[in-house]
Amino acid sequence: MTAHRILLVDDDEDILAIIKGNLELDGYLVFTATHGKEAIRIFESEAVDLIILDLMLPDIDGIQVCRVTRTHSHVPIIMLTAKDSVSDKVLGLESGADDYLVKPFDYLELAARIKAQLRRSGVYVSQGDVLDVGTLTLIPERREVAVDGEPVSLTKKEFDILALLFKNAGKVLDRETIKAEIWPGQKLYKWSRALDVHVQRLRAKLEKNPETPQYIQTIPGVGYMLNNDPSQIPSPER
Amino acid sequence: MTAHRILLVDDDEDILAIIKGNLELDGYLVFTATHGKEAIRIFESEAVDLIILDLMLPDIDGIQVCRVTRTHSHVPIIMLTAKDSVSDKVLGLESGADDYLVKPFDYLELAARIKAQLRRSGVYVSQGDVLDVGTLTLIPERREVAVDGEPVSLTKKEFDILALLFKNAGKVLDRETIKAEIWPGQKLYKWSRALDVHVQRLRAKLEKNPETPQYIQTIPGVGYMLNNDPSQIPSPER
DNA sequence: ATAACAGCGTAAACAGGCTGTAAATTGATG
DNA sequence: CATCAATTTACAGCCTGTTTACGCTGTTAT
Repeated sequence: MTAHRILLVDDDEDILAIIKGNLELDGYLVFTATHGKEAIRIFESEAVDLIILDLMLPDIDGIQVCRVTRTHSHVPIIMLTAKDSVSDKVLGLESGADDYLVKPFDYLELAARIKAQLRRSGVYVSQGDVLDVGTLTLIPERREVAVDGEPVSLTKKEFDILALLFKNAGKVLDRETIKAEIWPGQKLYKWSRALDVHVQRLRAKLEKNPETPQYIQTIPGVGYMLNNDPSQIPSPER
Repeated sequence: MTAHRILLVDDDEDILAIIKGNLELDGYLVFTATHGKEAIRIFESEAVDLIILDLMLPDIDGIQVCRVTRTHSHVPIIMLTAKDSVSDKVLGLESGADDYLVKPFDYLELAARIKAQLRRSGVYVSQGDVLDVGTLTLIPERREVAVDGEPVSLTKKEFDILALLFKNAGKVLDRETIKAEIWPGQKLYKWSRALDVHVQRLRAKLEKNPETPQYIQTIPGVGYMLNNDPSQIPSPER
């Protein structure tokens, strides 16, 4: 039962502080941003469960932020609009928002919509699951990983990559797929070796003998696979 | 191991045929439509897993089709747009498409996006599909091959060729088709013997008597075929 | 404010083996 | 026997993944 992660975006620092305080009282983990770019940065670096987004932002339009996030993820988004303008509502919903709220609004109403969206997005049901592969354990909601019961501290990128491999354990994931999932805004160019480096750092932390990987197997010319086969065939290919 | 069902909508019959052929080679079950109404009819009568939708259609706009389907289900939709127009992109994503592709596009790119969408939509969890031909076993998602239960290590090209033959077991594939699938970028000379060499290496690894192939049969003047007929075993012909 | 540090992507060097080509050989066909 | 297609062998290039080091950025500590 760990806290849900909420990204709160509004240009008004006072409102930001008030809502953030209330959300934290309700047990949420809150990230805040006052600018659109800042919001996108946080969205890309933190695994948030829900976004509360003001329509009016200093730099980038809230709708633009909405579109960017929607391109690669289905995180529920609640739009905040300054006035009761129909065009704003329509615009907000069309751009991919799941719900909208007209300012000024009651916090209780926001709290209700948050719960509704979280329940609808299925974050609730994904609670309590622990993934195991051999002596590896991964707890998605806590973003924790343990090998042989010993917790290992991973960076965000490392965890994201490992989690992706975990979710597809036993299946080969090709490089392009992995890169598309881990770097949504195609911040990487095609021939980047960033993925390889991260995998190498992962192996250094997880594998007993990093030179003969037991878990993360490389499939030459294709990609990587997390081996969940008990028979432990060391070289399925090559 | 039931094939995924794809609805392909484009007004250009030639493009339709080409993409359909490629999709079927990849093991998909393809429905095609050239008009919007036709697409909606098929969508309502067939349980499709994914829709590939051209933006420009003779009767109804692709976006309209998109909206209609979206009101009934959450089938992933990949939009095809004629030119790299920003407004088209935005329009496509706003109307509820999950991804878009700008024509002309490489088939490999489309294939990658299809897999990504299917995986994201959760349909791709057909964990248990294992292909068998005689004593040969092929697990696509693990890229593993076993003969008589003994795992055999194949290189990427070898596996790709064998997988293609597997997916079309019992059917003759002519050289040009195989080469088009395995070497998409026209990287090979038309008179290259690379395919023959790879087939030879495959036989060396798979067949008990490589000189009398039991599995990979050559059809002189045409191409190759993976024999799935148990009755036709190495019989001294003539 | 400056320094130290962690996280991350890039660049370059390196090794190994995959892979296509060329050429010789066999086989099929008429 | 002539001819064309397919098989087989050998080999060099280069592609691919690994590894190390470095620079950049943002954050925390001094």
